[in-house]
Amino acid sequence: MTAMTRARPLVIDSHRDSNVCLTCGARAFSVCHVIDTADLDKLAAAAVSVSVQPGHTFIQEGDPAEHFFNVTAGTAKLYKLLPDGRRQVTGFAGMGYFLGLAVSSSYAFSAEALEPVKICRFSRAKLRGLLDDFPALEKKLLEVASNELVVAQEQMLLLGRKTARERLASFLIARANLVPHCPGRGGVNVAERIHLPMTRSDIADYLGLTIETVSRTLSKFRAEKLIEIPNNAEIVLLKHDAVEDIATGMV
Amino acid sequence: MTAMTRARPLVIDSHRDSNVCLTCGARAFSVCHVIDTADLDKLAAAAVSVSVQPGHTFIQEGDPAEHFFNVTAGTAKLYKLLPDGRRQVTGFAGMGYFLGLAVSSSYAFSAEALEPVKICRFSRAKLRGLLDDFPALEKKLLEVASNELVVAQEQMLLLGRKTARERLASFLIARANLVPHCPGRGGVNVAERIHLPMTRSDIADYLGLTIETVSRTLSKFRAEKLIEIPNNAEIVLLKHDAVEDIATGMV
DNA sequence: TGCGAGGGTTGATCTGGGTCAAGGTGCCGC
DNA sequence: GCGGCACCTTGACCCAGATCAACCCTCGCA
Repeated sequence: MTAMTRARPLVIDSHRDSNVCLTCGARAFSVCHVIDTADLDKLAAAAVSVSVQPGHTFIQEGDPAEHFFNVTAGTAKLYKLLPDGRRQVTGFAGMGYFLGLAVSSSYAFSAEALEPVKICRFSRAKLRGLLDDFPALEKKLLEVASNELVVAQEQMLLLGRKTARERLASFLIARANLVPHCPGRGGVNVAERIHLPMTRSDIADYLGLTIETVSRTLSKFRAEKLIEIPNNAEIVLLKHDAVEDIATGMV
Repeated sequence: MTAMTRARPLVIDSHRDSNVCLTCGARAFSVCHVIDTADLDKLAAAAVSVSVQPGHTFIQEGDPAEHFFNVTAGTAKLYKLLPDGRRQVTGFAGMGYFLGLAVSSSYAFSAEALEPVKICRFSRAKLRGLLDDFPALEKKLLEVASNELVVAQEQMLLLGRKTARERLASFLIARANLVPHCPGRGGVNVAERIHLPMTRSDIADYLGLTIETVSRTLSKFRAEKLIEIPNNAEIVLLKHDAVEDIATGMV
């Protein structure tokens, strides 16, 4: 299970101008938004912008944890492996996600880009400096970590006690709540389009199931007219509330 | 599944003297140790000492999160419930454990004392004041939260991908590493005595198994001479390394 | 225009751990 | 000392989801 690095997996974007944070579309969704507009140049000076190609692993579990990351575009999967290759996806990191909170000396998980991903990279030292300059950033990180913890506990409940049907329903609801897809979400049974940048295999490894069970369960939901599957990367939630009831174990 | 509160479940200890933190045995294991000895009176002023009887639930999932807690003695189980009563124990909080990091307005889990438990209780407002007075405390909390996150990810791997045998082995190893039991832990196959304040049912709910599977698997380990079970609350690890290999999926 | 590879689906069968059931074991109060 | 209760163990059987296997679909490329 050795690292397979390919040619030009990471591209360090060269534009180190001080406006990079000011114009960053992820700012509103990210820890950076606690930093005052006037101070954004200091933030920009500490960050290195990096592009990652789909399929490339930019964090390797066990490697020395030299950097922290902030995802500004795209989605990555975070995962842990057992020696024989069994995989557990612990989460999906989208725009605004802060990576590397594990304080220990080495990364506790690997991260692989699912789509073209852009990240802001900070060295440990630079981040330490930022935290000293901006106490609000430290508070924000604690808040983020606490919320992560709540999500992790919810996932433990899912992995330890929910049925395959409940797991898939929970996953769909969580994905639907992810981004308030523009307008039109006032009604009860409004159709919602869910984007899935990951494969069935990633979903299976996230939910503690096999790819076949994921596929079968989604087909079942479709047969029950709970969802539509226009293509592999998209699912339309036809009956949000019914699926939510399944997710919470109320059915 | 409604809350069953009994008579005098919580006892607020009256000694509000300023030495309570100075003489606290849990200080060395807890977030408090980042606070200078000279400032301990300020900490003591913010805290209320509470005793909890075994079996009493002192945090109820969903209740407004008005307090933060620090366990100073005993062990509590933390758990989440599904509407039909399925339970997932998300962790065991022993001496030094900081509880309530979930920043949201209501608790994300319940907490129930397994043994007589002593806790320091802080109101949200008081803790906020402490964090403003002692920035080191905030840093420490971030560190604690980050480590919790690593543990949670490890538990997701266990719940999603490990066999019953691997789960029990992981649990025993984690428990053995918990407190460096005094001396005598230099050798490789040194017997280790593990204390288990929780029932088989709690272990099952922690590992995503049933009580029967926990019992059977432990009996199997005993038959294989990996462990001894002198009584229900104690297990002796006869072959630490062999059990560790099972835990990591290397067997 | 065909073909190969990487997903995804579906069916048949198997099995690890769940469920159901019947004791066993300690411990506490009387 | 003994009855009752809470917890634990063990056995027999079952089933949700894993495994094994066949096939499909789409897309890039020669």
